[in-house]
Amino acid sequence: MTLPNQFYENTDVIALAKTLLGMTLITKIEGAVTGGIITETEAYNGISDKACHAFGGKRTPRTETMFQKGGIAYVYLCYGIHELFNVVVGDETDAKVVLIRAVYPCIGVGQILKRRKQTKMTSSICGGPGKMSQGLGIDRSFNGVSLASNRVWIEDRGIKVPNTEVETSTRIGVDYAGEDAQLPYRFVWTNPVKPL
DNA sequence: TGAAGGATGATCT
DNA sequence: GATCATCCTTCAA
Repeated sequence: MTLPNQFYENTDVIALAKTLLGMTLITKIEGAVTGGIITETEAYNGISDKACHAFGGKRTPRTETMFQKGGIAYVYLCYGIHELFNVVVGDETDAKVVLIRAVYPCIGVGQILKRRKQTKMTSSICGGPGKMSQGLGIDRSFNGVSLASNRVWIEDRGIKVPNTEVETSTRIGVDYAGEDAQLPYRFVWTNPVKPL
């Protein structure tokens, strides 16, 4: 089932990031449906988190998307090249988001491979934020799009992720965030990768 | 109006 | 493992 809006209104972004592991992220672009099981997430804990773009309550044209009610997508460009896909959660004051870092392709795999210009399934086909977005066809036009729309949404397909298979670690590439860079806000599903 | 830097990935050694 | 590609956002004049 598609996750209800209510799901994203939870203000515990840490628990939410962990819960999203095993869920299925799906996009539909020009009729082509692609999706994958979420295997890696990071929590960005809003205005009190130095690693978050909205740290300190900073509102800019870019971060404005985060200052909305949970249940929409926040997509932005990193290093001028890569589109990173986030899920806005909580309410319109806290700017909390969950970064989806990796998925395991399971819907429209052929289309995903085509977008990634690959011919065979590998463990790294969507094994990073930029690659994941490219594989699912996500770009900045998805910024601010509701996850209750028919362009992008997340489904709970009943996949269970045991706690013993979840690895917690520090976030990637946020050294500039000082102490907050040490926070255990990254969640990885360590389930062995099975080639399709 | 300009300059610096970044939540990465591909490629080469 | 090291390097570079590449461009938007942000902040300072």
